Amino acid sequence: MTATTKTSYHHGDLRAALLSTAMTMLERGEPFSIRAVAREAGVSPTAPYRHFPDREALESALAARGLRDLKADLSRDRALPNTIDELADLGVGYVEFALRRPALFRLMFGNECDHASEERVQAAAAVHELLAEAITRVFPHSDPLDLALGGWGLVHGLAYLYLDRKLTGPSIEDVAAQVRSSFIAVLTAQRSG
Amino acid sequence: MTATTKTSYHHGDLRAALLSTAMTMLERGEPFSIRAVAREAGVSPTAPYRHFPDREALESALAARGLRDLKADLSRDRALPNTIDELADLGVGYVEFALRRPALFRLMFGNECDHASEERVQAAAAVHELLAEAITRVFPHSDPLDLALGGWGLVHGLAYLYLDRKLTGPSIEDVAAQVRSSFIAVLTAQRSG
DNA sequence: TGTACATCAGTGAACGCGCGTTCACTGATGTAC
DNA sequence: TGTACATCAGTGAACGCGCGTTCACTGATGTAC
Repeated sequence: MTATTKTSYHHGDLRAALLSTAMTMLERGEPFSIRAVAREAGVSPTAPYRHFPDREALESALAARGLRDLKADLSRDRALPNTIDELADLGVGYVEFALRRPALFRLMFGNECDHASEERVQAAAAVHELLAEAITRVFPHSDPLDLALGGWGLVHGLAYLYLDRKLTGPSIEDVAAQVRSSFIAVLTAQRSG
Repeated sequence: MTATTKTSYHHGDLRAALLSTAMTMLERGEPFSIRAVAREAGVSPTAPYRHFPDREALESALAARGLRDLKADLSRDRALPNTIDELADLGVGYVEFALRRPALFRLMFGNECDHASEERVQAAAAVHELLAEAITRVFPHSDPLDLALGGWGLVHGLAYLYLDRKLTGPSIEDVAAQVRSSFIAVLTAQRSG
């Protein structure tokens, strides 16, 4: 039984529909709530409870999706970096993701994880690994943990500062350029200082 | 007319009382709202409107206060740094502030500024200046802007990652040590890499 | 192939919550004479 | 020094809002015979 073009009582695949509806709402920057998502999906406020036990479960599923997207984004058309410049690409990609999808980014990172969502935990771990691997390749002789955390902190902090308007740039390209400069400046500070 | 030990109809200095009540509530991690602050201050839900036009005004006053506290914290017992180690102290101080007063830190940074609050804008600028000055002293030959943003981003990002439990440490001392290591690792990456 | 029935994915009314903000008010304060 | 009065900082009821979640329900689906 295929579920195409059903407008009937039974939806077909409401779970998937809720996730993608929620995703585009986040994309639009609208506040996230179960009721709002249900409304937008054209379904009663309680229908989502057939597919998610509570608000946090839906939120975690979205966060996991976002984390997978981020990882895909950072991997796409990009082998693991070998130089600082290539590593900077990765950093810039991280910040660009945050700026392009701010509400999603906040949902992914801006609250204490639901430890219960295995999906989410795994997706987060995959992102960590990617970042750590990349940094270790470029700086093979440093303490990998220290540098990996530092590098992550650096791009994460810049992302938040732009998101919260503590820093601003005239365009997303300018922001990307600024992030690149700062990233490289910090990682090569010893050389010039 | 002094305003000591007044429990009467007129409060004495409700404005100041609201601010400090709100501050200790943030300290306790309670959610911030005008009503909650009024309740805690023992005053009707509408009393605050005599002193603040709306919720955002109270919030901005608190943020300004927090920013001034942060600056004082970072300056206390600490001359401007001359070495990377001393600069790292500053960075650690920034993260410790965030961990010690998480709700306040989020309120200070975690939303788009109320551009209207001059007090807040000034307090934020003062913090920026302090950080930029410190970095410029330690790395006088680098592009000051790039490095200052990078350094700020680094500690800001680490602060958020710990706040949002993406990173964890067994104790605040361990976190401080980790931040220090990462901070130094990143700023001296060239040397070892 | 047709029918009885269990299952299951939806509905819609209702709950209690806390919020920001308005309004007309009232009680205390301080000032002018 | 005493009184009339304006000012001003509070009160408390009320508004409308959206939220998460529960509950008993009903209509559609798919399966056993």
